Amino acid sequence: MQEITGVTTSAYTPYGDFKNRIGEEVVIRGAIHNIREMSDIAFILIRTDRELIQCVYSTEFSDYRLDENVVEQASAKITGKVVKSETRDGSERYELQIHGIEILSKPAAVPPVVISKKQVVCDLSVNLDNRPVTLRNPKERAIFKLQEGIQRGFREYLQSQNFTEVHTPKINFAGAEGGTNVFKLDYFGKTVYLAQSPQLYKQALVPVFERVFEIAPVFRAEHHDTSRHLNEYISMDLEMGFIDSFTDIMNTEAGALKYIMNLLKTEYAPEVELLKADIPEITSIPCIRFKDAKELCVKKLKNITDMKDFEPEEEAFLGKWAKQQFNSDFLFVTHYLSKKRPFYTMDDPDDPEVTLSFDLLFRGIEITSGGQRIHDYNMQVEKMKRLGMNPEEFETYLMLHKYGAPPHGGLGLGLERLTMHLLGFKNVRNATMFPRDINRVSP
RNA sequence: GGCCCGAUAGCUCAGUUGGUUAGAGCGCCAGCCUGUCACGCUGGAGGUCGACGGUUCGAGCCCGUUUCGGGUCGCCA
Repeated sequence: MQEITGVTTSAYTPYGDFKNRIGEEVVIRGAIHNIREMSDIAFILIRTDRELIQCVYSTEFSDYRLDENVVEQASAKITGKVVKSETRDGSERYELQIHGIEILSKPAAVPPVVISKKQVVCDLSVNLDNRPVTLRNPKERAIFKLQEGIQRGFREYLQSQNFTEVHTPKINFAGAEGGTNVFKLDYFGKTVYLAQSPQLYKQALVPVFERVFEIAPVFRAEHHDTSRHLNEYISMDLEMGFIDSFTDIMNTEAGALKYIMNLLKTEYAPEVELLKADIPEITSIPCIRFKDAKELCVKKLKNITDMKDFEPEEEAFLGKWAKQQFNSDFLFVTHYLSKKRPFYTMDDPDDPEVTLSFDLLFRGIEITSGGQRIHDYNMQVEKMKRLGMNPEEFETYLMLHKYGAPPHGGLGLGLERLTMHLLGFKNVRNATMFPRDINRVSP
């Protein structure tokens, strides 16, 4: 009788390991990525989970004969000897002298777009239409490996700071913030909404776990058809209790970003190299009050009309300013006007016109909004009334305040947008595996 | 949703003033090439020029409608 031991055999040999294994017979599994046939040898590039491994076929040392089964995108198991490559430029590389090839599976058709070159060359819409195939391209896949690194860094850092990872419901009776841009759906005859933010729930969990975070999709039914908007995106959210000041939240974010960038530079070095990603160096992040930032913009830029918020042009200017003044890719802008922030935002006791809130600009583009929340029941009810909201509709939400909540605050970070700006893409969809937008729900 | 631009081979694109059989590169197929690394060389297959209608002796090209795609603008992560 067969027994399951919980141990899987790994056939994968990391490339970096090859220099220590010269002369050894190894087995690798992967897809045939590319075949370059010469007169009596052939180079077969095997695509493993994270890299390309050059394998050399020759009638001199290969038992298998190349036939109609050895084609690109076939799955193969290759045995061979690790040898040093003969490279023209003298660079140190290693390859496999193929002894045996076992074809595990063969494709039924040729890929609709060429994925075996350095880059996938096609329109974004064609790329997205063929996502299951185009993602196989090493450069394309590196984007999402790097994105995994961002999530992983966020998670690992917060875990180290005693945050508890939670998952809040995505099907709700009411929109968390009562907004209009929520998706409605039929739920056994009742109308329910897809979560546009975990706000309500992550705050409710502060008196439970003190510090919580969530990495999960959120849904926005906005009719915007732009290169920056998605109707479903991954939000990295955190909420922390017993804060002395909203700067505690900013410090947590700076710590997380430092950790993330360091993780990318070390454990995601192959992807960073492949994508030529410019990973920012973070020592400390400068802060500026909204009012002061606005004054700077008015002084340096023309035609500033909106005094309550920033135009994209102003954000870009502030990004450059932070780089020049502080050599920082990041800039915190604090104390946004009360009327431009959500109802749960804590007003500054020293100046009720502004809030204990912040945005984080990365290279001149906003990537985070956060701040301290109201924890006092009466204060929250009063602010709701002042904003024309009916507190009775928020009964569940207000249970947090009614039965006692510590001073707390948090933030939200869009994963795809951060990936996009880190890699310098012009369209979020480049940094989204399977984007959902106003025109696309497939694949 | 408003405005601007586009749609030609599987992919990326040329196509002159409206005129015979619509081209290139990549991919694919066949052959050649002692080490390629976006290999190279020779040849071949592959097209309802987005769709519908109109003008014309004649439309890939001009006009109208429509579908799809790209850019841009409120709001935002």
